[in-house]
Amino acid sequence: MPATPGRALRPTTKVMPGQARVYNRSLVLQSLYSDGPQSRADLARVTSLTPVTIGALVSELISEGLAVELGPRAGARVGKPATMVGFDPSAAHIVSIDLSRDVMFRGAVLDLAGTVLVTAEAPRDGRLGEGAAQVALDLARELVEKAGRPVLGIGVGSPGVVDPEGTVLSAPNLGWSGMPLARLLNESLGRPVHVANDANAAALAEHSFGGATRSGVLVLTVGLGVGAGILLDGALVRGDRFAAGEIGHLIIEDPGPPCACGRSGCLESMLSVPRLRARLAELPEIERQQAISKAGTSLGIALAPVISTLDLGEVVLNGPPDLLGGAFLDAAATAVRRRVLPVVGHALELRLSTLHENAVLLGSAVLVLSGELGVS
Amino acid sequence: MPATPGRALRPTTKVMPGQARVYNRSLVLQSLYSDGPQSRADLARVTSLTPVTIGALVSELISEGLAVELGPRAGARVGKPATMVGFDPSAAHIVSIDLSRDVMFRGAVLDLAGTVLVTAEAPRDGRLGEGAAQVALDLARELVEKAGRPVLGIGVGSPGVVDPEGTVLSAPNLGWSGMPLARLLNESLGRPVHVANDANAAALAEHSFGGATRSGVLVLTVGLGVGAGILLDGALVRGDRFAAGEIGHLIIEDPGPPCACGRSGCLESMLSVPRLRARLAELPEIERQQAISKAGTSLGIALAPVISTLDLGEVVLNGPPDLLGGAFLDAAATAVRRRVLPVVGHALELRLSTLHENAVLLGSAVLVLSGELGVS
DNA sequence: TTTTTTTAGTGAAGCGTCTTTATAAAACGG
DNA sequence: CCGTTTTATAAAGACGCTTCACTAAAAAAA
Repeated sequence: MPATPGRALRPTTKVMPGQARVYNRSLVLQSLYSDGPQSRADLARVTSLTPVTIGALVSELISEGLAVELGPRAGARVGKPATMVGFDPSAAHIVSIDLSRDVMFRGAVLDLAGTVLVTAEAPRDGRLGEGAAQVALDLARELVEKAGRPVLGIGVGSPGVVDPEGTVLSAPNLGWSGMPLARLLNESLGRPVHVANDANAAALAEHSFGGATRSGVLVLTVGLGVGAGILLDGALVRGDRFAAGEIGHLIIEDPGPPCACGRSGCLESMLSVPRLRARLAELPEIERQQAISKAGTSLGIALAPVISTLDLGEVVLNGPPDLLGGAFLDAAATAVRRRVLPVVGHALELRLSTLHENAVLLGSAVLVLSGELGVS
Repeated sequence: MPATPGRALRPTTKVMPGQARVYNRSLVLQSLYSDGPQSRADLARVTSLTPVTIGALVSELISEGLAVELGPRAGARVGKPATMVGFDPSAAHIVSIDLSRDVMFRGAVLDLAGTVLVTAEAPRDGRLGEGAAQVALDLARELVEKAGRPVLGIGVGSPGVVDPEGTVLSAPNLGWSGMPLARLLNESLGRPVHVANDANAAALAEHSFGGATRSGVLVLTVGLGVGAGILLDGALVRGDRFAAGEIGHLIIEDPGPPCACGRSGCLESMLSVPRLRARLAELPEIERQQAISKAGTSLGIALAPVISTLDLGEVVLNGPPDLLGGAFLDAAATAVRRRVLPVVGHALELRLSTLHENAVLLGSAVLVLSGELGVS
């Protein structure tokens, strides 16, 4: 017998025995959420639960306000007309906070369908540590007060390494090291709080709102820093030290340009928006396209092993389209396709995000939706 | 955050009250399997089920022969003496088949603890397609007959891309394309059959028998080809086209040595055992160490993005120790640590496998153990 | 028009599995 | 020798799903 004391019992199967009801409930809710209004009979077919069970679950959801009856189905069919049931996106609101920008924290109130209803900003004014946390807290409080419905929860996308309990283990930009952000917000605001890394949140947003449908998706966020989020079968990869996706300081050129991290040739030192813009500004017009292509190729070379190893189906870039679109994207795609197995390269979709700067806000909302309702 | 089900509903994981029982049963079995003999009260504590439930589950397991009572606990304590219950590795046998070697298919009979009891080989004699499948089938049949206990199932590690139903979608070496291997063996032998890619099987073996305990593990198998298996939280990454880990033909040098795949600079063209040995043979003694180091560095450069992106905790190399140990391993480790985030590089364990050529056989057995009993 | 078929939805009874509560057994400690 | 602690099982109850039986309403067929 493999004597491996202390190895945890399989945590992968999230479905616990007593949780069967909860699971089935979220199965129904998920179907209403992503497939739109359906009759109870439709739900029974798609979930392969019995009509009786569906009836009970739906009336529970209706009594909570999460679902509503929408009247008879349009278009005539044989048999008793079905009563359509739909998800009600206005049942509650979500407060979302994006801490990934340097000078301004951004926040929003969203409905359950991810529609942004209210936005707000709060200048950080260079504050670090507790001070920065206070800015985030005040912004969250302001938005909770502005929400016109019960607040389902508060989602936060933070730079740095975030553990599953919502403690920011390390975020140098904000002067945070072991900052218990989720606990802080929860104790002050009395609402469920979910915190994740900003790039990971952006990846969730692509899955739920950006049309990323493959089972293996990598989302690369390029801004002040460079970060990634990986979704396998819709679930975020967390990593051994919760640092999955922290590839900004992966070295891809040796030797390369120096980086703030103390080393050189980091992905961030070559691709981050300020660094890339600065480099381009130094060049004459005609050499810029080439420099952009070169950067794209570097990225492609770095991503190829990841795409190949995980057999990813989709790679999404989120950042300024004027930098990442066109030549950059083409060069990256070419570099990847030259390097990976043809069958993988052919099927791979490599594209820009359509969510732009809302990705982190939307992703933070997904944290709440999936944490509180089991929906995404 | 919560590992949420993907956008699509997954009717496969439908949870009925009856499934809860199965889950709890495997929870108990898993604990007995990996943590060793315990009393019913111990099991109740570790699984957080009630003593009553444990009592019922344990007597079910005992009646099936999977568990046995081992008498009172050694060493006196307060209270009624506990009766120890243990997993019985000899309750059944497993037939394992390794198709990864070129000239010989290897097979074995193992007990449930992974102890190899009988081995057998079957020469393929260059047969391809149906012929090769027939060799595998005959080998499996021979081993099923040699098993001294009921055969729990048949596990197969095959080169190429294998889908979850056990169909080998593509294995050029064996002339297979869409070969329904699991169905074939199941129909002929009447036992449950589980098929997986050979490198993926080797990764499972490292997890269950090789002491790989981190939540993120990559196992690189270097032999005639080069392949990988990635385990996240104990579960294999499958990939969008079931091709996860197929990194043999990832291009890491451009230009590089030509490869059988038609391109050049593939990982396999540089690292596969025959190619590496051939290259070394051409060199004078003094240059060999350097060539080995160079190969290790190339591997490290290719793996660094993967390790960084997934925040892996452990990388295991399986292959000839005379090639992969020493300079190769050191060079790979150095190359990786130079490139990834220091916090990731420090914690990373990069080592050789201790399972050697049994990895695929053991991993195929794990397929059966986890598929049939839910233990690993 | 009337009857049959098809689809939608709900109530009642039953079954499996977990939990709670109660009880018995066996060891230690004062 | 009697309370305390720990182990284990038995009996009763709760929960949630399924099956079976039924009503409801509309199209299709006779």
